[in-house]
Amino acid sequence: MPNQTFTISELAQEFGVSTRTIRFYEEKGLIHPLRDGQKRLYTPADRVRIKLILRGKRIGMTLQESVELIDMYDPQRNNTGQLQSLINTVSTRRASLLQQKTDIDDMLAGLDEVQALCEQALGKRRNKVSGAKTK
Amino acid sequence: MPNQTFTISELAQEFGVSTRTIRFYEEKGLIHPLRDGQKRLYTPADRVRIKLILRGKRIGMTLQESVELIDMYDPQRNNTGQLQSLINTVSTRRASLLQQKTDIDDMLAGLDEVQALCEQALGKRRNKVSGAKTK
DNA sequence: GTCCTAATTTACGTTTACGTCAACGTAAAT
DNA sequence: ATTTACGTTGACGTAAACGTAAATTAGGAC
Repeated sequence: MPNQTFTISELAQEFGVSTRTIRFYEEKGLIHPLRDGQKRLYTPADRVRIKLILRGKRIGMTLQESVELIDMYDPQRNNTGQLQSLINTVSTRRASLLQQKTDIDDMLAGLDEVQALCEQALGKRRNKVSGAKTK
Repeated sequence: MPNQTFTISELAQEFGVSTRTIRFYEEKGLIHPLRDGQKRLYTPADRVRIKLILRGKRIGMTLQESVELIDMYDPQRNNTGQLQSLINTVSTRRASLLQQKTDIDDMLAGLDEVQALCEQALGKRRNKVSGAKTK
């Protein structure tokens, strides 16, 4: 396995974000790509970090929160006596995530209702016009 | 039903937001409280809207997105030929929510790992007997 | 009446997360 | 040699979602 690297536009393409976004993450100290001259080179580890950051974004976490969460996996962080603090953080985050799941389930239920109403209304219209496939 | 109403600070208190936040929602046209002179009076319906907006916020929706979703329930919206558009919106939103659930489950699994590491580390400290392995 | 509290409007400030030029370097293709 | 494509660093702009301070007003308690 050759030390694979990625260019900025490869990653931008893959994740559907702008190169500006990726450079911005570097500005904020979220990633630290290598350099080939002045060009940035991203390692698979960088790539994963970006992936995790974007995953956090999708559920409404700030960049800082995402990084905080990602850094929990860093073995170096897990050495000192911050373990209890880390456990508390994990516990809080877990509760928040569970709340989010509940919120999402509630919303999905709501969408079901809306969809039912829509299909009902469409059904009425189709009966007036022509037959169509019924789901 | 005694046309119950709420004051701005009652709702702010209940939802743990500032009164500024609630007025801001009005500025943006998200709610339309009644007035008693110059004081705002919120109906139970207003209260529910705020609740739904905050629920949306918790999972990373913008205020506009929340309102858009909430307004899907409005029967008046469901009359014209925008039904197909609405169905598409619902479908998109549903996919996004399912993605979010996946993201959350992934994160929860990650938290499990971190917690396991923590407990392992704490365990080792409590009984410093068995041959500890340092990497 | 006066003081106090809660509420209001107006308006500028702040943070987050980028977008959008501008001006330039580098390297390959034609 | 020039075009084309990709990359770089500033620097300024922007939208969202409020915070915060100032000045004002209305309603009760005493």
